[in-house]
Amino acid sequence: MTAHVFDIKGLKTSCQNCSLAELCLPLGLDQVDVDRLDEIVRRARPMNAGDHLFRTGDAFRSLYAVRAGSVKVYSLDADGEEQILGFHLPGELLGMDAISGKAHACSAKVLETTSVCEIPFERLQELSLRLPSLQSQLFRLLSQEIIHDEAMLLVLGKKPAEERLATFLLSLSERFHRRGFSATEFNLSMSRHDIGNYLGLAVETVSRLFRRFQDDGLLEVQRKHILITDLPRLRAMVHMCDHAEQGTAH
Amino acid sequence: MTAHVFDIKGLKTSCQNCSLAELCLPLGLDQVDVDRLDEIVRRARPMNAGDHLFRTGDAFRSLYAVRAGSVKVYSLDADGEEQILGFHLPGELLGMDAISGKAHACSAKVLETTSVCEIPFERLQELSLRLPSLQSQLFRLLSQEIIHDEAMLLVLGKKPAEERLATFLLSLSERFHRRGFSATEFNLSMSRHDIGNYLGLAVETVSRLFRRFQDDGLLEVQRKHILITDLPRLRAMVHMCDHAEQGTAH
DNA sequence: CCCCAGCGTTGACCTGAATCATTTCGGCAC
DNA sequence: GTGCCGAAATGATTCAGGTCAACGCTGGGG
Repeated sequence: MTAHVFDIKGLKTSCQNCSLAELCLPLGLDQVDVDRLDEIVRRARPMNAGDHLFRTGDAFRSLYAVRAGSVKVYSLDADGEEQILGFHLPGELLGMDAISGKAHACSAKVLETTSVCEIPFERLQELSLRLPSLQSQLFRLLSQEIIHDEAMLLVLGKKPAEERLATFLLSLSERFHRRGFSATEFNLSMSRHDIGNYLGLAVETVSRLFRRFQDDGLLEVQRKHILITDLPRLRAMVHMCDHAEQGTAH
Repeated sequence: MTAHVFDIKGLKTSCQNCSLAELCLPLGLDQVDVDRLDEIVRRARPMNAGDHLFRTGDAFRSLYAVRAGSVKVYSLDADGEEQILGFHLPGELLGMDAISGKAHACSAKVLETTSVCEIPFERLQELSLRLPSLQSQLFRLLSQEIIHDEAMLLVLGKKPAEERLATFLLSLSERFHRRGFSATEFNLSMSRHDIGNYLGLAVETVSRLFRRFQDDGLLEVQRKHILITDLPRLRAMVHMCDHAEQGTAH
């Protein structure tokens, strides 16, 4: 009986049985390889809203994968101004920007009750020397992070406020959808302030845009709860050729 | 005699003897490993201003390293609007954002007479399975690209025009310096239009800022020629804790 | 149950940078 | 030299979005 329970627990906490495997590191690995990966992954107890996964200056040791919940990653400039670099949903990897240094250059703060897997980078690197498909997947994930950031550069560099918020909402929509949730109804785990910060807009502007979108019949907004009522039109607002927001993204 | 000439040519075109090795892929590799890398690197004849290294949609096969000259990387959004993602100087790698896909999502255009090394990615990946230090260096370079883009997100998201241009000039200054050129005197290989596009500003604003900087005694500008006359003050304008613009950057 | 703090909303106003319209410059062909 | 063309500079005007200042929820603690 007890043994049985242990088995179930064992199953629950392996990459093998993780519903996020297709979005996360294990993508493209075969059974055996996933088992090897499994051996080095550490699964931590859930964290509470406001907890930090790591902070600027902390020694870099591991990458992290979100299992449930959400995480915001931000850096602080000289004046202590915060710039949010991304929001991470389940199945997304974070910490990759620290690989080239000894310490984290950003901080990662949990937005709600969240559990993450910790993947010691040294060991991951060793392992990926022996598992070509793992190495390959790592390269892909790093590259996707670059793609995401580049898409964001376009948004911040050229797009007006309206399109920024639309892009943001669509990104969330797609990502929720890919995780098996509704593409049209979800809760924002971040504050208006965070959204504004991320999109390079003032909080007030974000507020006004939510109202406008609602008035235009695109959304129904109730605080953190979002219902997209006209997805096609929201897409049309962004109409960019949709060079897909794929995996690791924010 | 002829043989001798061939020898010299051979030496000139190896990573081994490339003055950029310390900025480029070979960093951290020992002699033997560099030789292996050397075998897969293809050195192309110089290209002319305006030529494309690759375009959006081209099949992804290789990464490229700039040997001499400069390259601008840009993407086009739905409306055909160009967004410049970076400028690459000698020793910098480009094309890394295409790793996760089959095709390039951006285009790379040469700004002046430029020569590049082409590194077939398939072979690089195979090789890096056998050479831990190469794998490691690749991870580092990808990570640095992410760091660069994140730094740019801060600039575009929060900084006023003045600070954007200052940041840009300082980045160039540092990068030229690291390559053994003057940190205070250099030529811009890109147009005002490109600078504005990259920094999310109108051309006119860039023009006015150059004038203002000159009037303030920070610079002497003469078309493409820049002489920084007060580097400390330029740095002060940016004063961010300088979480260094390291390697691959733009 | 009520109070308070923090988030969110709303409105009035201001400003930095975009846009528009010329003009000037510098390189190049003839 | 002269004329031409694209890049750059400059000035006038406009406007998107920021800032400032109240105000209104709402949810947690006493």
